[in-house]
Parts: sequence; C-alpha cells; structure tokens
Amino acid sequence: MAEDPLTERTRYDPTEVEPRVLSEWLEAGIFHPEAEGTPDENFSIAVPPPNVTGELHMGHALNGTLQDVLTRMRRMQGRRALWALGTDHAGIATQMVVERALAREDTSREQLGREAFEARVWEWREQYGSRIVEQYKRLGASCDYERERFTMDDRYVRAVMKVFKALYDKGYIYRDYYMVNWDPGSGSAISDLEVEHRDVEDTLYYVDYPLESGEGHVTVATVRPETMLADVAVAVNPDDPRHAALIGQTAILPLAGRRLPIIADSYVDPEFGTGALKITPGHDPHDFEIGRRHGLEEISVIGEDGRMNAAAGERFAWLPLAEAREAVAAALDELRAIRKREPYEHSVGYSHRSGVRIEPLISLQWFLRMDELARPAIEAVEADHVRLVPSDPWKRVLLDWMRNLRPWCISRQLWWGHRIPVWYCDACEETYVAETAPDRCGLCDGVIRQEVDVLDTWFSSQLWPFAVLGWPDDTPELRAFYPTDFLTTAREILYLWVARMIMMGLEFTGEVPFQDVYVHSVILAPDGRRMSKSLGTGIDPVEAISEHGADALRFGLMAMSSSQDVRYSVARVEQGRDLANKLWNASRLVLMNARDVEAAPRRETPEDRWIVSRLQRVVAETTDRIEAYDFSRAALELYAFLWSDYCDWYLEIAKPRLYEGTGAATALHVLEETLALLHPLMPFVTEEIYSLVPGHEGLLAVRRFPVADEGLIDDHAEREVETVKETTQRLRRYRDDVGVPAGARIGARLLAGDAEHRALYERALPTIARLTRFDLRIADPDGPLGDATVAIPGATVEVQVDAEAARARRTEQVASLRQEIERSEGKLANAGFVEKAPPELVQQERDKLARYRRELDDLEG
RNA sequence: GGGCGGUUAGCUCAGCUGGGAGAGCGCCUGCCUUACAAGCAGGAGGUCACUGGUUCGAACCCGGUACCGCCCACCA
Repeated sequence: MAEDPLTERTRYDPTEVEPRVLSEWLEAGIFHPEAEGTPDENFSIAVPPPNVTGELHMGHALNGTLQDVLTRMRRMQGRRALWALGTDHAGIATQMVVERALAREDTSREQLGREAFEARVWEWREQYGSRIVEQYKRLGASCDYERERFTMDDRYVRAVMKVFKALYDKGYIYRDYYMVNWDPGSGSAISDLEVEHRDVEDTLYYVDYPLESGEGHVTVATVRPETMLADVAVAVNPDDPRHAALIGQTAILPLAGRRLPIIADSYVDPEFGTGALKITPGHDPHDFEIGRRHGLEEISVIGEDGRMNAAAGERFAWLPLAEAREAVAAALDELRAIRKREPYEHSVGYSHRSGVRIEPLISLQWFLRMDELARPAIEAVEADHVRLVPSDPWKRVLLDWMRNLRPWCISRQLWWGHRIPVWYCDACEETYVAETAPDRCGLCDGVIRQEVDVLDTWFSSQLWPFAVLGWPDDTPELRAFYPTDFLTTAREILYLWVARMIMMGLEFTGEVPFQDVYVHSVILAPDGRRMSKSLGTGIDPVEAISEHGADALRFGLMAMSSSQDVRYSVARVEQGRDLANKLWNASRLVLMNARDVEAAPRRETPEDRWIVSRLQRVVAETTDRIEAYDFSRAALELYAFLWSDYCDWYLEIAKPRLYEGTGAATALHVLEETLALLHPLMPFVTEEIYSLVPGHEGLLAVRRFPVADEGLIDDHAEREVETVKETTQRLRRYRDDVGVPAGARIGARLLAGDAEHRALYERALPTIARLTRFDLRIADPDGPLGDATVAIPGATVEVQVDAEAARARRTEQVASLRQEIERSEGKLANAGFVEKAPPELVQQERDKLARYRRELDDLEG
C-alpha cells in the first residue's frame, strides 16, 4: 500500500513531484489546443525562439515564466490557448559550435566541403537541438510541444524564400558594393545592430602630407595610419578660412606617392585635429560617404582576412593590421612626417557575436531597404495597434528607431543558414531570383550556380509569428491563432527582432503580428554586472530548479522583476520555495480534516465571511495585475494572502472547528480557489495538491479560473476580523513587553466601551483567549481593578501581571501617547490643514486624537 | 555628443493620481503550541543621494548638483 503523502510528508518535495506532474500534463494533451475558432476568442503567443545551440538562461526563465502565466490563465479561463514553440537555427552561433567540434577532430568545414558540413550541422541538431526544449519543460512551460517548429524546417524555408523573392520584386532587396561591418572573427559581414561600441584608448597621429606645389604641406590627424595607404583625397571644411587656399590643390600621399586632391566638404569639423581630414573611402564609413558624394576612387588595402593586401604595396602587404600600423608609423617617422602623437580615447565597433574589432570594408553584399516597410509599422505603433508595455519609454524608443532606418545588410558569408535564392548564369551574366532553383539559364541554357551567401538569421526570425503557424500555407493554425496576443522580450532585441516582425507582419499578412509587447527586466548577476558566460557571472536556472523547484524559481523571478533591471536574488527564489512548502502544509491541515467534506463557501462564522470576502478581492486583484502585466505585484499579493490571511489568521482561528470536523467546507473552498488562482504562477505544487483534494475533477491546469463574486464581499465581517487581529496583536505584544513567558497564562478581563463591541468581543472571546493565551473574560465596569490596562479597539483589557514590569511598560506607553497627541494637536492647530485638506482626512485626524486621549486616560486612570 | 533610467532599512527591491515609509532576506528576543523550524509569536532598524522651490502638507511635482547604469550616435 502506497504511503499517504498528506500524513507522511511534512515537506513539499519538488524533485519528486515535478517530473510526475509534467508527464501528466503532456499525456493529457492539454497544451495542444485544436486549431478552431477565431484569433479574437482564442489566445496565442509565439515563443521568442531560443537558439538551437542555446541553454536556458535566466532571461529565458523569466521570459518563459511570464508567457506561461498568461497562457495558463487564459487556458483556465476557457480559451483555446496556444503557446507556439520552436527554435532558431542561429546561423553564426551554430556554425561556430559545430566548427569547434570539427576542430577537436582535427578537421574543418573547408576540408569537409559545404554539403558535408551542412549535413554535420543537421546531425548536431538532431543530437543536441532539443536540449533547450527539454529545459522549457522543466520550467513548467505549457508550450504546444506537438507543434514545435524550427527555422530551417522545409516549410519555414519556403516562407523565407517567398519573402525574399517578394521583397526583391518590390525593389526593396538589392545587391551592392557598399561599406559594411566586416567581422573578421566570423569571416562575415554583420549588420549595424550587431555592432557594439566600446571606448578604446588609441593614439592620434598627426601626419604631414606634402603639397604637390612644393610649398609646404597639409597635416591630417588619424588613429589608423595603416589605412592612409588607401587615401584618395584630403578634405577641409569649405568655411574654414585657414584652409581656404588649399582647396583645389593637390597633396602627395607619403609612402605611396599618390596624388590627393584637396576637396571641400562640410562634414569636416574645423575644430577637430587640424581641420584637415584624410579621405579613405575603402576603410571608413564617413569617408565612404564623402567619397561617393565626390565621386572618388575606392581603394582597399585591407583584406577580409584582416591583413593588408597587395594594394598596400610590397612593404606592407600581408601584414596583420596591428603590425601594419607600427610599420607604417615607423616608415613615416623615417620621413619625419609624423608631427606629433597624442593619446586619444574614442569608441570603436566590436562584433557582438565574435567580440572582434569590426573592420569597415567595401564589399558586395545584399541589402534590404526598409523605409517603406517601416511606414505602416510606425502607424501601427503610433495608433497602439501594437502596444508597448510599459509604453513609456519604449513606444517612443521604438518609433524613433523605425523613423531612422538605414538599409540592412542581410547577406552573411556563412554556410549554415538560408542560402540566398539567387542564381547566376556565368555564360550570359543573367541573374535569377526565385523561390525554388531553376534548372538552367532561361536565356542561354547555360549552367547556373547559386549565390553562396546565406541570410542573416534575423531575416528568418522576423517572420516568426506567422511562419511558426504554417505561413505561407493557409493553415488552420494561422486562421485560429494569428495575430498573436502577446510578446515578451528583453529590450536588447527590440530593434533586432520586434520592430522587424511588425514590419513583416504588416507586409505579408496585412495584420500586426501581436497586440502587446511586454518589455521585461534584465536579470543581472547579484553583484550588478551582466549575467554572462564569459564573465562567469551566469546563474543557471536549471540548477536553481533542481535546487529549489521550478515553482520557486518562477515565483522568485516574478517577485524580482519589474520595469527596472534587477539583481538576481536567491532570497526571492527561496521565498517561492517557502511558499510552496507553506501551501503544502496548509493543505495537509485542511485535507487531513476534510476527508468527507465538500468544498463550499459556507460562511458560517465571521472569519468564514471574512476569508471568503478577502478571497474575492484577491481574485479580482490578481486577475487585474496579471492582465496589466504587473507580475511582481500579482505574485507578492498572492503570497501575502496565502501566508498572512489564510494561514496565519484564518486557519489559526478556524483550527478548533477543523479538528471537530465542522468547519472544513469553507477552508477547503478557499484552498481550492487559491490553488487555481496560484496555478498560473506555480503550476506544479498547485496541481499536485489539487490531485489530493477530495472530489476534484481532472487537472487543475484546465479547471476554471476563479472569478470574483462581488456579492460575497462583506465589509462588516472584514472589520470584525480586523478588530480581532488588532486585539490579538496588542495583547501578544503586551505579554512580550512585560516579560511574561510564552507559555504562562495571563489573567485578564475585558471592558467593552459600547454594546456593539461588547457583542463582538463576546463572540470572539474564545478565539482571542486561545491565540493570546490570556484567561480572558468579559467583566462589569464596576468590578475590581487589575494591575494594568491594555487598550484594544473599542475596549480596554485589565490584566494581572507583575506590577513592576507593568509600571515600566506604562511609563513608556504614556510617553509615546503624549508624543502622538502632541503631533496630532499640532496638525489640527494648523489652520491651513483644517481648511484645505480633504474633510475626511481632518475627521480621521480628530478621531485619532480622541482615541489617543482615551487611551492615555485609561493608563493614567 | 544626444537621450533615458536609477539613488528608499545592513542586503535585494516595492511604494498607483502628493495626506503619518513597505516586503523578502539578514539581525535581536521568546517558542519543537498535534499543518509547516523551509515554522510560530514579538521586536529593533530609514535626515527616502544632496540642494533650492511649489504646497496647509513632498519619497512622490518643478529647477539644479553629485555618483551609478543603459540605449542611441557618421568628428578623423
């Protein structure tokens, strides 16, 4: 016979419960809604697809928790709730992982060749690609694991190809020689968004370029002397009188001997350096612009391998850049051409991916022009068809970005990814752009070859919300669940991903891809640094789950997070763990005493009416909080309700009735409702306990979500229990103040001020006596006096205690009351306050003063 | 260079439209009270960064200062 978990286990054990509960959910198929009905009546979220190479990090854990809370709540509210799941092929990241594996086998992708390499990546993906999905399951994420997608799936690839072709046909996609961010680390171009700027200490060299006329020279300033070998001009500001005479002259480039026209361009800042700027269109983005404006030659002296090339001249060719810089500086020193050097701090681009310094190079790449795509997206955000939460500042931030879009470099020199669907015929130089490969050249019947570059991973990610549902096919999923309702995101991918999804959604489906975008906290390491693998500051959420349970982590993350970045707090996770345990034990108390009881809000006693009333308020508040994406307050309010109201007060007051087996119906009812209310936040422990509730039906995950019933709110009962609580606390504190041991009974009699309070205290007397361990009885005002008095709401308690201690305590009380009275009198004596403050506030203050005076009278009495 | 956010208890953070400062952890005291010691009861602890101002009243609104952080950025 199996043990009875209720009587046996005094501690909740997530490691035993979670795997079991998870498989129950999965077997029941409740995460897999039928693709029926309309997007309006259904609820859907498309998960931000994690990288296949990825492991669950705190960002995922938080993000996943928030999405799951909403999905579970909507599901319980009876909506078909789809949380669409999938993974991203993550071009560079995945290629790098597999290349590292190849290196360990003493081989390389070049040795394997492209096809074999791609096969190898697929193999890797079969083996390891599901790891992160399994980790989502451990978190309790109620994703639809049966509809999992991958951005390299056949159908997804079709979506990408179709989009490429469509954008090409519209003229938005084009191929051009242009200045790009070359990442020598990955050997590919990357987009502007993947460049991060860091402050770097460099040397600023002032170099003399002699004038062709032989009369003097012009001095330019540069931090990269090695690029001077590609100089094609010198520019000065047209309004700079110092250099006016130079315009139109020619300078001679030292070392190379090239003739450099001196041109005028207003970009040049006369205040900076010497006011003369060397122009290197091949290796500097600004110079590139200037060069195109003036029709200058574009010379490259640096290759994609990060070394100088043949154009740099014999002396410098093939040198790595750092060496080239030294060599050029040394050569210039020989010519005495360096006038001075000064330390110079400026910001330099680094590859977000490889961490290597970006090399601006001119390169033949594919670009996507987005200004026209952005227009409807901007309107949608302006009109709140896509709603950013919190709106301030993210709505403005997103709009600012979309209003200033530059072309996006979408081609990558990688092997892993969506190969660009363009074919070239070498024979007749025809270009084909198509969704599927043409056989031969249509013009000359020649052999064609496909473009070797692949697309930026974000090009495919931007299609996610509709491609994950089966677009471009007209699938039932698309009809039932698109557009989606909600998106959570870290703000770092607001541009990279969110903005682009809005544009693509509107362009290809005519609808915004999601309604609300919640921008969540960044969880920092406890020391305030970023969590990162390379810094060693990461904290593994899976470990946290193993240690404290998924519910604990979920609760902790919710409690931590806000609109602000926050430091990870183990204490918050432990708070969640403690809550799970508390809930477990409270349930044991109730369930062990409710074996044959049917849950119902019986409301037999004031405390029943009170807790049922409080429950209605908490149901309403929690629902509101979650719907407003105010997760941390939802979590903390539920915590307070469960721990303080339900456990500390309600169950403690109701215990005698529970033991007698008479009061369990209400306790059970509130417990069951609370389980349901808490389930979206802490699904495992609530589901487990629910399975032990007598008469439960099916899974809690699909039970109806509580709805507040206004009719059960009972102000009178709430006031009454508040009075009992206040009285209990005052008496307990009195015991402590006068040093009566916790176990010792205190003789006392209660003198009620008025009939209403007298009736209340008559009802509540046994409860108060039990909770305070006072031998309390109601007495006549005319009876003999006790040793001291304790003020309680609407009444006074006379107690028999050690006279010495009572006197000391009384002295303190008198002093503090006098202080309060003085403060209150001062406030009421202020004419401004009495006249201008709201009347109810003034009245409150008067009532307070009266009460203090009465209490003082009692003490001094 | 431009923009944004932060500064509240020893620590991590809440604090809605201005009316006597809150939580969790930590700390102190007392309790193994038959749901829970991952617990119970009680308690201490805060010139709300600084500085002017508005107001009867400011953690909250306005102006400035200091420090910390983030985002964007085409001055070599």
